[in-house]
Amino acid sequence: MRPLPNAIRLRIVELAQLGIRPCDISRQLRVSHGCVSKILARYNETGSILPGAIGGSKPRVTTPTVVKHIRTYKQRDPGIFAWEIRDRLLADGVCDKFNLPSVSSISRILRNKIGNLSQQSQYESGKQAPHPPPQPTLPYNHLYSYPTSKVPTPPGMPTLPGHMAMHRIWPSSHSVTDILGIRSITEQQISDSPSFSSAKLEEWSAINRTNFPAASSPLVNGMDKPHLEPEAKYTQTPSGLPTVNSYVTAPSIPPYHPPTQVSPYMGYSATTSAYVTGATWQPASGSALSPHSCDIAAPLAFKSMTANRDAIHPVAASAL
DNA sequence: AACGTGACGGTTGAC
DNA sequence: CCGTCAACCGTCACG
Repeated sequence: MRPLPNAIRLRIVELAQLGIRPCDISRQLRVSHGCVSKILARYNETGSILPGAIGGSKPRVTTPTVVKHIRTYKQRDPGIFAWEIRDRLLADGVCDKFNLPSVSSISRILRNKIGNLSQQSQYESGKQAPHPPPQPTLPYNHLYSYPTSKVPTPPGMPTLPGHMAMHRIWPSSHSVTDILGIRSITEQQISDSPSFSSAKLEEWSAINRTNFPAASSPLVNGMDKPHLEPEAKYTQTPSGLPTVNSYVTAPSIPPYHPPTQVSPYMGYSATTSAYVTGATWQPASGSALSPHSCDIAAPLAFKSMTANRDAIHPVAASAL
């Protein structure tokens, strides 16, 4: 089971916001009502229409940096308890509460990786400063910090109001694949209102391919580069951070973008919000997107708002 | 009939 | 390269 294409997810939310009953959405889009329910519930809770990250294992919190710090602590105070190390990791900013190893993990590190520390100092020789600057480890578990109710606000990410919740999302790679593989969406039979789904998604796709090698070519909808999809999956830097900065350059940083945020979330958050907010839907080339493009974006970006509900939406017309 | 929810089997990707 | 594991997915069935 692969996640539904984002276009369909978007339409589910969109139709729901237009007052269409979930059962009707289910029938129209040929998606089980359970799925509609789940997507809507998730959207209401998180503001995100995007699927979660599938696959992979939880990134380890006991990174080499953490191990190094633990070793340092142990060397400086051989009698230190694991829980004290844990506190120090937190206090020194080596870890935050989201990637702080458990006491048992620290104990295991002490036992397995560090062992008898009193004789083991070669690791700290030479250039290794006795007091390495507290270099916060990167939020390794960012992939798992997307906004389900299970996971609190990610590190460095303030709790966001509802309409900002999108910024907490780090979607799955396959989501990116879905997004970038918009081709598959446009090939699907969901485009009974092509003025919305295909056009906007193609636009979105094009925008988000901006920095791809062939992006400067008149790439309209990505149809000419279907083979781009494998590479379109986000890649990860050695630090585990996705290299999504290419997305950030989309001419669509939301106006409410937290200005000081520098986190892996932001890279995608721009994209994410672009996906659901009006900003990105603005035709980059000035060409005609469907005139209602912002009607959708607004209620999606500000899900609590019910404005513009009186504006008859072409999708609604096609949906009914 | 509509809808929320948990079980289930499938898919995915890091390790 | 392959298996394991743990995450999510959508569907289904039940209440």
